[in-house]
Formats: sequence, C-alpha cells, structure tokens
Amino acid sequence: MSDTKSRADGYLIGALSERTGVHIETIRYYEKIGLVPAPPRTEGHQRVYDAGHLKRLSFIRRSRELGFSLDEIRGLLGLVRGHDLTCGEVKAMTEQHIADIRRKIKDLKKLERVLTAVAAQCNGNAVPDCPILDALEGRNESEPLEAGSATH
Amino acid sequence: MSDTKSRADGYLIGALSERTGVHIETIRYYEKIGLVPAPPRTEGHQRVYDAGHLKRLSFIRRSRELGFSLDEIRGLLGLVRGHDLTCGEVKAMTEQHIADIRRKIKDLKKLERVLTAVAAQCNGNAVPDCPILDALEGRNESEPLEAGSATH
DNA sequence: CCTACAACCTGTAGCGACTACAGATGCAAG
DNA sequence: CTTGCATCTGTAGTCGCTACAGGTTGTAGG
Repeated sequence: MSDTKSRADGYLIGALSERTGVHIETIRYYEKIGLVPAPPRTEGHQRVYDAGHLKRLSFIRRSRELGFSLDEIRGLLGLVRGHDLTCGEVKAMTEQHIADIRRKIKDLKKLERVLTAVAAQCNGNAVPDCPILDALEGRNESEPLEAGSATH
Repeated sequence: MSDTKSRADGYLIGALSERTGVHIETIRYYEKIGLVPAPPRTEGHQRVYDAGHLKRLSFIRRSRELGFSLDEIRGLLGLVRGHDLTCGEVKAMTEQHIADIRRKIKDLKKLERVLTAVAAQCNGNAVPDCPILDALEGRNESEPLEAGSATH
C-alpha cells in the first residue's frame, strides 16, 4: 500500500508531500507560519505525520487551488478545529471570493481585447514603426485602461 | 499650464508622478532597478525630469496595465532606445502574453464554476455540516482541479 | 531673518507565498 | 564502513511594489 517511506503508523515529510502534492519546503513553511501544527519527531528529529495532518494539508491545498489566501484558510481551519466562523460567514467569504474572481475575469478579458487588437495591426516587419510599441507609447489613445488589478 | 512644481524646463518627481499616475516611490524603485535612467539633479540633489522621462514612464505604465512584467518591459524599451528586438519578436511576446491571459481566464472561470456550485449548497446555517468546508475537505471529490496558476 | 511646512532625499524592512540554496545530519542498503 | 538519498536548519532570493524612519531642500509668511 505504501511505496514511500513511513515509520510505523505515520509518514515522513516526503511521503506527505507526495500524497498531498504540496512541496516539502512548503510544508515546512506552513509549519513555520503556524498554518499546520508541528508534528512529533523521530529520535533523529525527523517529522512524522499522521492521517490528520494529511487531511489538513489536503484541505489547505484544495483551498489554495480555489484561490483562498493563507489568512483566509487560517480562518476556515479555525472553524474546523473550533467555532470561529459560522457557516454563514464561510458562505459570505466564498461569495466575496467569487466576486473577486469575476472582477479578475472581466479585467483579463479587457486586456485580451486590447492586446489582440494591438497585435492584429502588426505584420511582423523589421524594427521601426512597430504598431504594438506605438500603442504602448500612447500614440493611439483608444482604450482608457483605468489601472485595475490586471494580472495581480 | 503647469500647476505642479517644476524647475525651468523640467518637473520634480511629484509632478512626474501626477502626470503619469506612477507613485513617487515606484519611480525611485524603477530607477534603482535600472528600468528608467537616473535623471539630472538640482543643486539640492532633487531629481529633475523632462518630457523624455515622462514618455518613457508612461510607456512603462501602459505596459504594466497590459500585464507585461518589468523584465518584458525592459526588453520592449531596449527596442525603443536601440535595436534589441525586432518587431516580429515584439509581436511574438505579445501573442505569448495573450495566450497566458486566455489560460488565466480559463482557470478563473473553472474556479468560479466550482465555487459557485459549492456556495449554492449552503443555506447559511449554524456551524456544523457546512457543505463548503465539506467540499474543501474533499469529501465530495467531483472536480479534479489539477493545480494551475489560479490567481497567481 | 526666522520659522513653519510641504516636498523631497536615502536606506531599510515588509508584504504574500513560496523557492532555492548551503551545509549539517539521519538512516537504510550493500 | 561507505555510499547515497532523505531529511534537517537557517538564510536569502523572487516580484513589484509599499511603508516607514529620519534627514534635507525649498518656499511662503510673518
């Protein structure tokens, strides 16, 4: 069942990393910032994880994939282990998140439109009079582009 | 014509910041990393900019709004002042960029779908059995979500 | 001329979320 | 015993800024 290194009941960090898809360094980083608890160690100071750690780390990974920040995840985990947030608050957080994502999509679509238009004018000639650079220089002040979150 | 501080022909950093919409600290940062040249100074060591700086900084700002990295902009500016890139290379860069943006949009749309589905199951009850948290814990392994750039 | 105050200066540290080392151990197989 | 991989700690770097602290310059008013 287990092809990766394990100790009696638990697994070492490499095995946990493999099972969760979270890099080893990232696991240690999460421990350092207190997002996951420090696990017990072997006599040789190596971390030994159990199924609970696996679950928690998977939860974090899925949440990250859905775009939650580490701080938001801290909140979500608070509820798991205690009673920080109500279900309604979790829902509100999620909906706020959806709104953010929609805004980002909107911004990116606009970017795509502008860049596509700009690239279409270029025939791939030699150096001078590149229409893309002209557009960037603002000689063709068509779209306002009022600074948004863009890629960030 | 000029309501902001200027010295003879040029403007001080505050005026440049106002005209370009780039923060003062950011202008100094760009100078530090060599993205814009160090301007001449007054006797009291204050930076004095001219129309050339204004143009270059505006170019940078527009490029940033379109999602180019500072390194990419460095390349684009290389062409402006010399002959680093051909127009075709600029076009290729732009198209690569468009592809990146499309991928991001795709990822975000997927995120939106998953989160919307997950939030819809929640009626905003009290603490236990929150369907959002259930989903994050992976009890409902429906969408694969294979780790992408997500918000990054 | 003196004072107040805004705008400027330099330099450093911090953000988020990692990533990438360097150099020291642990541990199992041959 | 040696090899060699996995793990350990700690620090510095990434990107694109932002936010200070603490000092100087420049200008306007009294």
